[in-house]
Amino acid sequence: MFAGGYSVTSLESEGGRLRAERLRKLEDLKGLGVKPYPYRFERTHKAEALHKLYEGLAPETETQDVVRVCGKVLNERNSWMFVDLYDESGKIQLFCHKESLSQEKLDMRKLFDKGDYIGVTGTVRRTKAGELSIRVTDFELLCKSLQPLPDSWEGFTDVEARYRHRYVDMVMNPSVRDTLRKRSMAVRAIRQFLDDRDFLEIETPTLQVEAGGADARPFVTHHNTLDIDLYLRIATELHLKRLIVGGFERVYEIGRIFRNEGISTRHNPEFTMLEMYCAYGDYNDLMDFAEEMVVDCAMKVCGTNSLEYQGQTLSLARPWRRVRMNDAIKEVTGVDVESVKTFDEMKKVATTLGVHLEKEESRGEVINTIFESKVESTLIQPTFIIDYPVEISPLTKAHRTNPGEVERFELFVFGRELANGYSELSDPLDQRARLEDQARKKAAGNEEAMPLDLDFILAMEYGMPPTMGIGIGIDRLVMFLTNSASIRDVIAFPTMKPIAEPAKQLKDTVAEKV
RNA sequence: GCAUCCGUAGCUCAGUAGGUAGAGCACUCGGCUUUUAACCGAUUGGUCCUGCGUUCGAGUCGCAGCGGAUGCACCA
Repeated sequence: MFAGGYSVTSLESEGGRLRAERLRKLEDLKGLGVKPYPYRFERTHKAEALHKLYEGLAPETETQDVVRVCGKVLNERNSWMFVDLYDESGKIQLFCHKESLSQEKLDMRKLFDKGDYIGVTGTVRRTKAGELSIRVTDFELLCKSLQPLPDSWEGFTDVEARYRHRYVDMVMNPSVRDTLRKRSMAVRAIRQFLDDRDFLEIETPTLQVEAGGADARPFVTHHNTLDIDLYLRIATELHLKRLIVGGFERVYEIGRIFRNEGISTRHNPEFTMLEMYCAYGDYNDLMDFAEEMVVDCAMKVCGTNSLEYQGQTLSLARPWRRVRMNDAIKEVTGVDVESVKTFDEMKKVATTLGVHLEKEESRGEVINTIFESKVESTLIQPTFIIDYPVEISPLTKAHRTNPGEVERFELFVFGRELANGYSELSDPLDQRARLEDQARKKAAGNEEAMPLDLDFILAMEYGMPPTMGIGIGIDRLVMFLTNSASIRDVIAFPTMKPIAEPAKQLKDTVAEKV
Protein backbone atom coordinates (compact mmCIF):
# COMPACT_ATOMS: atom_id res chain seq x y z
CA MET A 1 0.00 0.00 0.00
CA PHE A 2 1.20 3.46 -0.84
CA ALA A 3 2.11 5.81 1.91
CA GLY A 4 -0.26 8.73 2.06
CA GLY A 5 0.52 12.19 0.89
CA TYR A 6 0.63 11.36 -2.78
CA SER A 7 -3.03 11.65 -3.56
CA VAL A 8 -2.36 13.67 -6.68
CA THR A 9 -0.53 10.76 -8.24
CA SER A 10 -1.92 7.62 -6.62
CA LEU A 11 -5.60 8.10 -7.39
CA GLU A 12 -7.37 5.43 -5.33
CA SER A 13 -4.54 3.65 -3.52
CA GLU A 14 -4.27 -0.07 -2.93
CA GLY A 15 -5.72 0.16 0.53
CA GLY A 16 -8.55 2.39 -0.61
CA ARG A 17 -12.12 1.88 0.38
CA LEU A 18 -13.53 2.29 -3.11
CA ARG A 19 -11.11 -0.22 -4.54
CA ALA A 20 -11.91 -2.66 -1.73
CA GLU A 21 -15.59 -2.35 -2.56
CA ARG A 22 -14.90 -3.30 -6.16
CA LEU A 23 -12.73 -6.22 -5.09
CA ARG A 24 -15.67 -7.46 -3.02
CA LYS A 25 -17.92 -7.22 -6.08
CA LEU A 26 -15.33 -9.06 -8.11
CA GLU A 27 -15.41 -11.92 -5.61
CA ASP A 28 -19.21 -11.88 -5.53
CA LEU A 29 -19.29 -12.10 -9.33
CA LYS A 30 -16.96 -15.07 -9.25
CA GLY A 31 -19.32 -16.59 -6.68
CA LEU A 32 -22.12 -16.27 -9.24
CA GLY A 33 -19.99 -18.18 -11.73
CA VAL A 34 -19.11 -15.08 -13.75
CA LYS A 35 -15.72 -15.01 -15.43
CA PRO A 36 -14.73 -11.35 -14.97
CA TYR A 37 -11.98 -11.27 -17.61
CA PRO A 38 -13.25 -13.24 -20.62
CA TYR A 39 -11.53 -13.59 -23.99
CA ARG A 40 -13.68 -12.14 -26.71
CA PHE A 41 -16.98 -10.61 -27.70
CA GLU A 42 -18.61 -10.61 -31.08
CA ARG A 43 -20.10 -7.21 -31.79
CA THR A 44 -22.34 -6.21 -34.64
CA HIS A 45 -22.13 -2.41 -34.46
CA LYS A 46 -20.14 0.41 -33.03
CA ALA A 47 -22.11 3.24 -31.41
CA GLU A 48 -21.53 5.68 -34.23
CA ALA A 49 -22.74 3.17 -36.83
CA LEU A 50 -25.99 2.68 -34.91
CA HIS A 51 -26.63 6.43 -34.71
CA LYS A 52 -26.12 6.67 -38.44
CA LEU A 53 -28.21 3.60 -39.23
CA TYR A 54 -31.18 4.68 -37.10
CA GLU A 55 -31.02 8.40 -37.73
CA GLY A 56 -34.63 8.40 -38.96
CA LEU A 57 -36.10 6.32 -36.14
CA ALA A 58 -38.84 8.34 -34.45
CA PRO A 59 -39.05 8.84 -30.66
CA GLU A 60 -40.97 6.19 -28.72
CA THR A 61 -40.35 3.59 -31.40
CA GLU A 62 -39.38 0.00 -30.74
CA THR A 63 -37.70 -2.17 -33.40
CA GLN A 64 -37.09 -5.90 -33.36
CA ASP A 65 -33.57 -5.40 -34.72
CA VAL A 66 -31.16 -7.34 -32.55
CA VAL A 67 -27.68 -5.87 -32.16
CA ARG A 68 -24.64 -6.60 -30.04
CA VAL A 69 -22.51 -3.74 -28.75
CA CYS A 70 -19.69 -3.49 -26.26
CA GLY A 71 -17.73 -0.86 -24.46
CA LYS A 72 -17.07 0.91 -21.20
CA VAL A 73 -19.79 2.03 -18.81
CA LEU A 74 -19.19 5.65 -17.91
CA ASN A 75 -22.53 6.78 -16.56
CA GLU A 76 -25.68 5.24 -15.20
CA ARG A 77 -29.08 6.56 -14.15
CA ASN A 78 -32.04 5.14 -12.33
CA SER A 79 -30.12 2.29 -10.69
CA TRP A 80 -28.71 1.01 -13.96
CA MET A 81 -31.95 1.28 -15.89
CA PHE A 82 -30.19 3.74 -18.21
CA VAL A 83 -26.54 3.18 -18.96
CA ASP A 84 -24.19 5.21 -21.13
CA LEU A 85 -21.95 2.76 -22.94
CA TYR A 86 -18.89 4.16 -24.69
CA ASP A 87 -16.81 2.57 -27.40
CA GLU A 88 -14.11 4.24 -29.45
CA SER A 89 -16.65 5.73 -31.83
CA GLY A 90 -18.88 7.32 -29.18
CA LYS A 91 -21.81 6.69 -26.87
CA ILE A 92 -24.87 4.49 -27.08
CA GLN A 93 -27.51 4.42 -24.35
CA LEU A 94 -28.58 1.10 -22.90
CA PHE A 95 -32.10 0.63 -21.57
CA CYS A 96 -31.92 -2.15 -19.01
CA HIS A 97 -35.51 -2.68 -17.93
CA LYS A 98 -35.93 -5.45 -15.39
CA GLU A 99 -38.77 -7.02 -17.34
CA SER A 100 -36.37 -7.74 -20.20
CA LEU A 101 -33.74 -9.39 -18.01
CA SER A 102 -33.52 -12.62 -16.07
CA GLN A 103 -33.17 -12.59 -12.28
CA GLU A 104 -29.68 -14.03 -12.71
CA LYS A 105 -28.66 -11.02 -14.82
CA LEU A 106 -30.32 -8.59 -12.44
CA ASP A 107 -28.24 -10.02 -9.60
CA MET A 108 -25.15 -9.63 -11.72
CA ARG A 109 -25.98 -6.05 -12.61
CA LYS A 110 -25.89 -5.03 -8.96
CA LEU A 111 -22.20 -5.90 -8.94
CA PHE A 112 -21.28 -3.68 -11.88
CA ASP A 113 -19.48 -0.36 -11.51
CA LYS A 114 -18.77 2.59 -13.71
CA GLY A 115 -15.63 1.83 -15.63
CA ASP A 116 -16.48 -1.84 -16.23
CA TYR A 117 -16.50 -3.14 -19.77
CA ILE A 118 -19.64 -5.00 -20.79
CA GLY A 119 -21.03 -6.55 -23.93
CA VAL A 120 -24.78 -6.49 -24.49
CA THR A 121 -27.40 -8.00 -26.74
CA GLY A 122 -30.65 -6.15 -27.32
CA THR A 123 -33.09 -4.48 -29.66
CA VAL A 124 -32.88 -0.98 -31.05
CA ARG A 125 -35.37 1.63 -29.89
CA ARG A 126 -35.66 5.35 -29.43
CA THR A 127 -36.93 6.74 -26.13
CA LYS A 128 -39.57 9.35 -25.57
CA ALA A 129 -36.80 11.83 -24.97
CA GLY A 130 -35.41 11.00 -28.41
CA GLU A 131 -32.35 9.09 -27.25
CA LEU A 132 -31.38 6.13 -29.42
CA SER A 133 -31.09 3.16 -27.07
CA ILE A 134 -30.75 -0.57 -26.89
CA ARG A 135 -33.33 -2.53 -24.92
CA VAL A 136 -30.96 -4.95 -23.27
CA THR A 137 -32.08 -8.59 -23.19
CA ASP A 138 -28.72 -10.06 -22.26
CA PHE A 139 -25.31 -8.84 -21.21
CA GLU A 140 -21.97 -10.12 -20.05
CA LEU A 141 -19.09 -8.65 -18.14
CA LEU A 142 -16.02 -8.11 -20.29
CA CYS A 143 -13.74 -6.55 -17.69
CA LYS A 144 -14.18 -5.67 -14.04
CA SER A 145 -12.56 -2.33 -13.24
CA LEU A 146 -11.01 -1.94 -9.80
CA GLN A 147 -10.39 1.81 -9.94
CA PRO A 148 -13.11 4.46 -9.52
CA LEU A 149 -13.21 7.00 -12.32
CA PRO A 150 -13.12 10.73 -11.61
CA ASP A 151 -16.45 12.49 -11.25
CA SER A 152 -17.94 12.84 -14.71
CA TRP A 153 -19.63 16.15 -14.06
CA GLU A 154 -16.71 18.03 -12.51
CA GLY A 155 -14.29 16.24 -14.82
CA PHE A 156 -10.67 15.33 -14.46
CA THR A 157 -8.77 18.59 -14.60
CA ASP A 158 -5.69 18.30 -12.38
CA VAL A 159 -2.97 18.85 -14.94
CA GLU A 160 -0.34 16.77 -13.21
CA ALA A 161 -2.66 13.84 -12.57
CA ARG A 162 -3.83 13.98 -16.18
CA TYR A 163 -0.28 13.68 -17.55
CA ARG A 164 0.76 11.04 -15.01
CA HIS A 165 -2.29 8.86 -15.63
CA ARG A 166 -2.89 9.60 -19.26
CA TYR A 167 -5.16 6.56 -19.76
CA VAL A 168 -7.60 8.08 -17.26
CA ASP A 169 -7.23 11.40 -19.05
CA MET A 170 -8.14 9.69 -22.32
CA VAL A 171 -11.20 8.04 -20.80
CA MET A 172 -12.45 11.21 -19.15
CA ASN A 173 -11.43 13.82 -21.73
CA PRO A 174 -12.34 12.75 -25.27
CA SER A 175 -10.40 15.71 -26.69
CA VAL A 176 -7.19 13.94 -25.67
CA ARG A 177 -8.04 11.01 -27.92
CA ASP A 178 -9.16 13.40 -30.66
CA THR A 179 -5.80 15.17 -30.56
CA LEU A 180 -3.87 11.91 -30.73
CA ARG A 181 -6.10 10.73 -33.57
CA LYS A 182 -5.31 13.91 -35.48
CA ARG A 183 -1.63 13.42 -34.76
CA SER A 184 -1.83 9.99 -36.32
CA MET A 185 -3.70 11.44 -39.31
CA ALA A 186 -1.05 14.13 -39.76
CA VAL A 187 1.79 11.62 -39.75
CA ARG A 188 -0.11 9.42 -42.18
CA ALA A 189 -0.77 12.39 -44.49
CA ILE A 190 2.91 13.31 -44.54
CA ARG A 191 3.98 9.71 -45.21
CA GLN A 192 1.46 9.47 -48.02
CA PHE A 193 2.59 12.80 -49.48
CA LEU A 194 6.20 11.67 -49.54
CA ASP A 195 5.50 8.11 -50.64
CA ASP A 196 3.41 9.44 -53.53
CA ARG A 197 6.51 11.32 -54.68
CA ASP A 198 8.78 8.28 -54.69
CA PHE A 199 10.42 8.91 -51.34
CA LEU A 200 11.67 5.98 -49.30
CA GLU A 201 11.37 5.94 -45.53
CA ILE A 202 14.56 4.47 -44.15
CA GLU A 203 15.32 4.06 -40.47
CA THR A 204 18.70 5.27 -39.25
CA PRO A 205 20.46 4.54 -35.93
CA THR A 206 19.11 5.91 -32.70
CA LEU A 207 22.20 4.79 -30.77
CA GLN A 208 25.25 6.63 -32.00
CA VAL A 209 28.91 6.84 -31.06
CA GLU A 210 28.79 10.59 -31.69
CA ALA A 211 25.59 12.60 -31.72
CA GLY A 212 25.74 15.10 -34.57
CA GLY A 213 23.56 16.95 -37.04
CA ALA A 214 22.25 19.62 -34.69
CA ASP A 215 23.30 21.98 -31.94
CA ALA A 216 22.01 20.19 -28.87
CA ARG A 217 23.13 18.29 -25.81
CA PRO A 218 22.58 14.53 -26.14
CA PHE A 219 21.54 11.83 -23.72
CA VAL A 220 24.25 9.32 -22.85
CA THR A 221 23.65 5.62 -22.42
CA HIS A 222 25.87 2.57 -22.12
CA HIS A 223 26.27 -0.66 -24.04
CA ASN A 224 27.27 -3.44 -21.68
CA THR A 225 29.06 -6.01 -23.83
CA LEU A 226 30.80 -3.43 -25.99
CA ASP A 227 31.50 -1.49 -22.79
CA ILE A 228 31.16 1.85 -24.52
CA ASP A 229 29.03 4.91 -23.95
CA LEU A 230 26.57 5.64 -26.73
CA TYR A 231 24.52 8.74 -27.43
CA LEU A 232 20.87 8.93 -28.35
CA ARG A 233 20.53 10.75 -31.65
CA ILE A 234 19.82 14.48 -31.73
CA ALA A 235 19.09 14.45 -35.47
CA THR A 236 18.83 12.03 -38.38
CA GLU A 237 20.59 14.35 -40.82
CA LEU A 238 24.06 12.82 -41.07
CA HIS A 239 22.80 9.31 -41.75
CA LEU A 240 20.11 10.34 -44.20
CA LYS A 241 22.73 12.22 -46.18
CA ARG A 242 24.90 9.09 -46.18
CA LEU A 243 21.94 7.40 -47.89
CA ILE A 244 22.02 10.06 -50.60
CA VAL A 245 25.76 9.37 -50.96
CA GLY A 246 24.85 5.68 -51.27
CA GLY A 247 22.67 6.34 -54.29
CA PHE A 248 19.16 6.90 -52.93
CA GLU A 249 17.76 10.11 -54.33
CA ARG A 250 14.70 10.63 -52.14
CA VAL A 251 14.71 9.54 -48.49
CA TYR A 252 13.04 10.54 -45.27
CA GLU A 253 12.57 9.41 -41.73
CA ILE A 254 9.87 10.29 -39.24
CA GLY A 255 11.65 9.43 -36.07
CA ARG A 256 12.09 10.06 -32.41
CA ILE A 257 14.80 12.57 -31.52
CA PHE A 258 16.26 12.97 -28.05
CA ARG A 259 17.68 16.23 -26.76
CA ASN A 260 18.91 16.74 -23.24
CA GLU A 261 17.57 20.25 -22.89
CA GLY A 262 15.01 22.05 -20.78
CA ILE A 263 11.34 21.07 -20.72
CA SER A 264 8.68 23.64 -21.58
CA THR A 265 5.32 23.96 -23.28
CA ARG A 266 7.22 23.70 -26.57
CA HIS A 267 9.95 21.20 -25.63
CA ASN A 268 9.77 17.55 -24.64
CA PRO A 269 13.04 15.62 -24.15
CA GLU A 270 11.95 13.16 -26.81
CA PHE A 271 10.07 14.44 -29.80
CA THR A 272 9.30 13.43 -33.36
CA MET A 273 10.94 14.98 -36.34
CA LEU A 274 10.51 14.50 -40.04
CA GLU A 275 13.75 14.83 -41.95
CA MET A 276 13.59 14.62 -45.72
CA TYR A 277 16.40 14.74 -48.32
CA CYS A 278 15.97 15.02 -52.04
CA ALA A 279 18.75 15.04 -54.63
CA TYR A 280 19.06 17.65 -57.38
CA GLY A 281 17.02 20.37 -55.69
CA ASP A 282 17.96 23.50 -53.76
CA TYR A 283 16.40 25.47 -50.94
CA ASN A 284 14.10 27.39 -53.28
CA ASP A 285 12.56 24.17 -54.54
CA LEU A 286 12.38 23.01 -50.95
CA MET A 287 10.29 25.97 -49.77
CA ASP A 288 7.70 25.23 -52.46
CA PHE A 289 7.78 21.59 -51.42
CA ALA A 290 7.38 22.39 -47.72
CA GLU A 291 4.42 24.70 -48.36
CA GLU A 292 2.66 22.08 -50.42
CA MET A 293 3.30 19.32 -47.89
CA VAL A 294 2.15 21.28 -44.84
CA VAL A 295 -0.97 22.57 -46.59
CA ASP A 296 -1.79 19.04 -47.78
CA CYS A 297 -1.42 17.82 -44.21
CA ALA A 298 -3.64 20.58 -42.79
CA MET A 299 -6.31 19.92 -45.40
CA LYS A 300 -6.32 16.20 -44.63
CA VAL A 301 -6.40 16.67 -40.85
CA CYS A 302 -8.49 19.84 -40.46
CA GLY A 303 -10.15 20.20 -43.84
CA THR A 304 -8.95 23.79 -44.10
CA ASN A 305 -5.79 25.82 -44.51
CA SER A 306 -6.97 28.43 -42.03
CA LEU A 307 -6.09 27.38 -38.49
CA GLU A 308 -7.47 28.79 -35.28
CA TYR A 309 -4.61 28.77 -32.81
CA GLN A 310 -4.78 30.19 -29.29
CA GLY A 311 -7.15 32.94 -30.35
CA GLN A 312 -5.37 33.82 -33.58
CA THR A 313 -6.13 32.84 -37.13
CA LEU A 314 -3.17 31.36 -38.99
CA SER A 315 -3.55 31.39 -42.75
CA LEU A 316 -1.61 28.75 -44.59
CA ALA A 317 -2.70 30.15 -47.97
CA ARG A 318 0.20 29.90 -50.38
CA PRO A 319 2.63 31.38 -51.10
CA TRP A 320 4.12 32.13 -47.71
CA ARG A 321 6.20 35.21 -47.16
CA ARG A 322 9.93 34.78 -47.76
CA VAL A 323 12.25 37.33 -46.19
CA ARG A 324 16.02 37.46 -45.96
CA MET A 325 17.13 37.42 -42.33
CA ASN A 326 18.93 40.73 -42.74
CA ASP A 327 15.81 42.33 -44.24
CA ALA A 328 13.63 40.97 -41.45
CA ILE A 329 15.94 42.53 -38.88
CA LYS A 330 15.84 45.82 -40.76
CA GLU A 331 12.03 45.75 -40.89
CA VAL A 332 11.69 45.29 -37.16
CA THR A 333 14.64 47.25 -35.76
CA GLY A 334 15.49 49.67 -38.56
CA VAL A 335 19.10 48.53 -38.42
CA ASP A 336 20.85 47.37 -41.58
CA VAL A 337 23.18 44.69 -40.27
CA GLU A 338 24.67 44.21 -43.71
CA SER A 339 26.45 47.55 -43.37
CA VAL A 340 28.01 46.38 -40.11
CA LYS A 341 31.07 44.46 -41.17
CA THR A 342 33.02 43.49 -38.06
CA PHE A 343 32.31 41.33 -35.01
CA ASP A 344 33.08 44.19 -32.58
CA GLU A 345 30.80 46.64 -34.39
CA MET A 346 28.02 44.09 -34.50
CA LYS A 347 28.29 43.55 -30.76
CA LYS A 348 27.84 47.30 -30.26
CA VAL A 349 24.77 47.25 -32.49
CA ALA A 350 23.30 44.44 -30.42
CA THR A 351 23.93 46.33 -27.22
CA THR A 352 22.30 49.45 -28.67
CA LEU A 353 19.24 47.37 -29.53
CA GLY A 354 19.12 46.02 -25.98
CA VAL A 355 19.98 42.49 -27.08
CA HIS A 356 21.74 40.51 -24.39
CA LEU A 357 24.76 38.57 -25.68
CA GLU A 358 26.34 35.59 -23.98
CA LYS A 359 28.53 33.15 -25.85
CA GLU A 360 28.54 34.66 -29.34
CA GLU A 361 31.95 34.39 -30.98
CA SER A 362 31.36 35.85 -34.43
CA ARG A 363 29.51 38.49 -36.41
CA GLY A 364 27.06 35.93 -37.75
CA GLU A 365 26.20 34.56 -34.34
CA VAL A 366 25.40 38.06 -33.10
CA ILE A 367 23.15 38.68 -36.12
CA ASN A 368 21.31 35.45 -35.31
CA THR A 369 20.90 36.46 -31.67
CA ILE A 370 19.50 39.84 -32.72
CA PHE A 371 17.08 38.03 -35.03
CA GLU A 372 15.97 35.60 -32.36
CA SER A 373 15.36 38.21 -29.69
CA LYS A 374 13.83 40.93 -31.88
CA VAL A 375 12.17 39.31 -34.87
CA GLU A 376 11.12 35.72 -34.13
CA SER A 377 8.17 36.54 -31.90
CA THR A 378 6.73 38.89 -34.54
CA LEU A 379 6.43 36.15 -37.16
CA ILE A 380 2.84 35.02 -36.56
CA GLN A 381 1.73 34.09 -40.08
CA PRO A 382 3.84 31.44 -41.86
CA THR A 383 7.10 33.04 -42.89
CA PHE A 384 10.28 31.66 -44.37
CA ILE A 385 13.32 33.47 -43.06
CA ILE A 386 16.07 32.83 -45.60
CA ASP A 387 19.82 33.30 -46.02
CA TYR A 388 21.42 32.63 -42.66
CA PRO A 389 24.92 33.52 -41.44
CA VAL A 390 27.41 30.78 -42.26
CA GLU A 391 28.72 30.65 -38.68
CA ILE A 392 25.52 29.06 -37.32
CA SER A 393 24.98 26.67 -40.22
CA PRO A 394 27.85 24.17 -40.45
CA LEU A 395 26.01 21.75 -42.76
CA THR A 396 24.63 24.24 -45.27
CA LYS A 397 25.94 25.12 -48.70
CA ALA A 398 27.40 28.61 -49.09
CA HIS A 399 25.03 31.14 -50.67
CA ARG A 400 25.62 31.26 -54.40
CA THR A 401 25.88 35.07 -54.45
CA ASN A 402 26.01 36.48 -50.89
CA PRO A 403 29.35 36.06 -49.13
CA GLY A 404 29.14 35.06 -45.48
CA GLU A 405 25.68 33.60 -45.93
CA VAL A 406 24.30 30.15 -46.61
CA GLU A 407 21.24 28.92 -48.49
CA ARG A 408 19.16 28.11 -45.48
CA PHE A 409 15.62 28.88 -44.36
CA GLU A 410 13.62 28.41 -41.24
CA LEU A 411 9.85 28.41 -41.22
CA PHE A 412 8.20 30.40 -38.44
CA VAL A 413 4.57 30.22 -37.39
CA PHE A 414 3.12 31.95 -34.33
CA GLY A 415 6.63 33.10 -33.46
CA ARG A 416 7.88 29.53 -33.30
CA GLU A 417 10.34 27.68 -35.42
CA LEU A 418 8.51 24.90 -37.22
CA ALA A 419 10.97 23.78 -39.88
CA ASN A 420 14.58 24.19 -40.93
CA GLY A 421 15.81 23.48 -44.43
CA TYR A 422 18.70 24.14 -46.76
CA SER A 423 20.73 23.46 -49.82
CA GLU A 424 22.90 20.74 -48.33
CA LEU A 425 26.63 21.34 -48.16
CA SER A 426 28.28 18.84 -50.50
CA ASP A 427 31.80 20.29 -50.80
CA PRO A 428 33.79 17.83 -48.66
CA LEU A 429 36.70 20.19 -48.04
CA ASP A 430 34.40 23.01 -46.95
CA GLN A 431 32.47 20.50 -44.82
CA ARG A 432 35.65 19.31 -43.15
CA ALA A 433 36.71 22.88 -42.34
CA ARG A 434 33.28 23.72 -40.87
CA LEU A 435 33.14 20.62 -38.70
CA GLU A 436 36.71 21.15 -37.54
CA ASP A 437 35.65 24.61 -36.46
CA GLN A 438 32.70 23.04 -34.56
CA ALA A 439 35.06 20.54 -32.95
CA ARG A 440 37.25 23.41 -31.75
CA LYS A 441 34.24 25.03 -30.11
CA LYS A 442 33.28 21.75 -28.51
CA ALA A 443 36.82 21.32 -27.19
CA ALA A 444 36.57 24.83 -25.80
CA GLY A 445 33.57 23.79 -23.73
CA ASN A 446 30.55 24.46 -25.96
CA GLU A 447 28.38 21.44 -25.19
CA GLU A 448 26.04 22.07 -28.12
CA ALA A 449 28.78 22.22 -30.77
CA MET A 450 28.95 19.29 -33.16
CA PRO A 451 31.54 16.56 -32.78
CA LEU A 452 33.90 15.80 -35.65
CA ASP A 453 32.25 12.91 -37.50
CA LEU A 454 35.13 11.72 -39.70
CA ASP A 455 33.08 9.01 -41.36
CA PHE A 456 30.52 11.59 -42.44
CA ILE A 457 33.30 13.66 -43.99
CA LEU A 458 34.63 10.54 -45.67
CA ALA A 459 31.16 9.91 -47.10
CA MET A 460 31.07 13.46 -48.46
CA GLU A 461 34.42 12.84 -50.15
CA TYR A 462 32.86 9.95 -52.07
CA GLY A 463 30.42 12.51 -53.39
CA MET A 464 26.86 13.70 -52.73
CA PRO A 465 24.81 15.24 -55.54
CA PRO A 466 23.19 18.66 -55.07
CA THR A 467 20.59 17.98 -52.38
CA MET A 468 17.85 19.81 -50.52
CA GLY A 469 16.97 18.74 -47.01
CA ILE A 470 14.43 19.75 -44.38
CA GLY A 471 13.51 18.95 -40.81
CA ILE A 472 10.00 19.55 -39.50
CA GLY A 473 8.97 19.25 -35.86
CA ILE A 474 5.95 16.96 -36.02
CA ASP A 475 4.85 17.70 -32.46
CA ARG A 476 4.81 21.42 -33.09
CA LEU A 477 2.97 21.00 -36.36
CA VAL A 478 0.33 18.92 -34.58
CA MET A 479 0.05 21.60 -31.89
CA PHE A 480 -1.06 24.02 -34.59
CA LEU A 481 -3.41 21.51 -36.21
CA THR A 482 -5.09 20.70 -32.89
CA ASN A 483 -4.94 24.11 -31.21
CA SER A 484 -2.87 22.64 -28.39
CA ALA A 485 -1.17 25.11 -26.06
CA SER A 486 1.39 22.63 -24.75
CA ILE A 487 3.53 20.07 -26.56
CA ARG A 488 2.50 17.63 -23.83
CA ASP A 489 -1.05 17.71 -25.15
CA VAL A 490 0.06 16.20 -28.47
CA ILE A 491 2.24 13.50 -26.88
CA ALA A 492 0.49 10.39 -25.59
CA PHE A 493 2.84 9.97 -22.65
CA PRO A 494 4.88 13.10 -22.02
CA THR A 495 8.04 12.94 -19.93
CA MET A 496 7.33 13.38 -16.22
CA LYS A 497 9.68 13.52 -13.31
CA PRO A 498 9.04 10.39 -11.24
CA ILE A 499 7.82 10.57 -7.69
CA ALA A 500 10.37 8.44 -5.90
CA GLU A 501 8.60 7.32 -2.72
CA PRO A 502 5.49 5.56 -4.03
CA ALA A 503 7.54 3.78 -6.68
CA LYS A 504 9.92 2.52 -4.06
CA GLN A 505 7.08 1.40 -1.83
CA LEU A 506 5.44 -0.42 -4.70
CA LYS A 507 8.70 -2.26 -5.37
CA ASP A 508 8.90 -3.15 -1.68
CA THR A 509 5.37 -4.52 -1.86
CA VAL A 510 6.23 -6.63 -4.89
CA ALA A 511 9.42 -7.83 -3.20
CA GLU A 512 7.42 -8.93 -0.16
CA LYS A 513 5.06 -10.96 -2.32
CA VAL A 514 7.83 -12.74 -4.21
C1' G B 1 19.00 26.87 -13.79
C1' C B 2 15.88 31.57 -12.17
C1' A B 3 10.97 33.88 -10.89
C1' U B 4 5.82 33.58 -9.68
C1' C B 5 1.76 30.55 -8.41
C1' C B 6 -0.29 25.79 -6.84
C1' G B 7 -0.62 20.86 -3.68
C1' U B 8 -7.11 19.54 1.61
C1' A B 9 -11.79 12.87 0.66
C1' G B 10 -11.88 8.70 -5.42
C1' C B 11 -13.16 13.63 -8.47
C1' U B 12 -14.20 19.10 -8.25
C1' C B 13 -13.41 22.50 -4.53
C1' A B 14 -14.42 25.58 0.36
C1' G B 15 -11.83 26.23 4.91
C1' U B 16 -12.83 33.23 8.13
C1' A B 17 -8.47 35.74 13.14
C1' G B 18 -4.00 29.87 14.56
C1' G B 19 -8.86 26.69 18.31
C1' U B 20 -12.20 19.12 17.37
C1' A B 21 -11.65 18.56 9.06
C1' G B 22 -16.13 20.71 5.44
C1' A B 23 -19.53 20.72 0.79
C1' G B 24 -21.24 18.68 -3.93
C1' C B 25 -20.65 14.43 -6.74
C1' A B 26 -18.96 9.34 -6.34
C1' C B 27 -19.14 4.90 -2.99
C1' U B 28 -22.35 1.69 0.59
C1' C B 29 -27.46 0.57 2.45
C1' G B 30 -32.83 1.41 1.96
C1' G B 31 -36.95 3.51 -0.99
C1' C B 32 -38.79 4.84 -5.92
C1' U B 33 -38.82 3.68 -11.42
C1' U B 34 -39.15 5.28 -18.95
C1' U B 35 -34.25 8.95 -17.09
C1' U B 36 -31.32 13.16 -19.48
C1' A B 37 -26.16 15.57 -13.70
C1' A B 38 -33.15 11.22 -12.05
C1' C B 39 -35.09 11.77 -7.20
C1' C B 40 -35.86 10.85 -1.57
C1' G B 41 -33.59 9.11 3.09
C1' A B 42 -29.38 7.26 5.87
C1' U B 43 -24.36 5.96 6.36
C1' U B 44 -19.33 6.08 5.10
C1' G B 45 -14.87 8.26 3.55
C1' G B 46 -8.77 12.38 5.48
C1' U B 47 -0.80 11.17 6.79
C1' C B 48 -4.66 18.69 4.83
C1' C B 49 2.41 16.80 -0.41
C1' U B 50 6.84 15.62 3.17
C1' G B 51 10.05 17.03 7.24
C1' C B 52 11.55 20.43 10.87
C1' G B 53 10.32 24.76 13.67
C1' U B 54 7.21 28.74 16.34
C1' U B 55 2.92 28.04 19.63
C1' C B 56 -0.86 25.66 25.10
C1' G B 57 -2.67 24.51 20.09
C1' A B 58 -0.74 24.59 12.87
C1' G B 59 -4.66 22.84 6.89
C1' U B 60 -3.64 28.08 8.32
C1' C B 61 2.57 31.19 10.43
C1' G B 62 8.24 30.31 9.38
C1' C B 63 12.33 27.35 7.19
C1' A B 64 13.89 23.30 4.11
C1' G B 65 12.56 19.68 0.62
C1' C B 66 9.35 16.97 -3.16
C1' G B 67 6.00 17.34 -7.28
C1' G B 68 3.35 20.37 -10.81
C1' A B 69 1.74 24.82 -13.83
C1' U B 70 3.18 29.30 -16.24
C1' G B 71 7.01 32.65 -17.82
C1' C B 72 12.28 33.40 -18.63
C1' A B 73 16.97 30.89 -19.80
C1' C B 74 18.67 26.70 -22.89
C1' C B 75 16.62 24.76 -27.33
C1' A B 76 13.51 22.64 -32.00
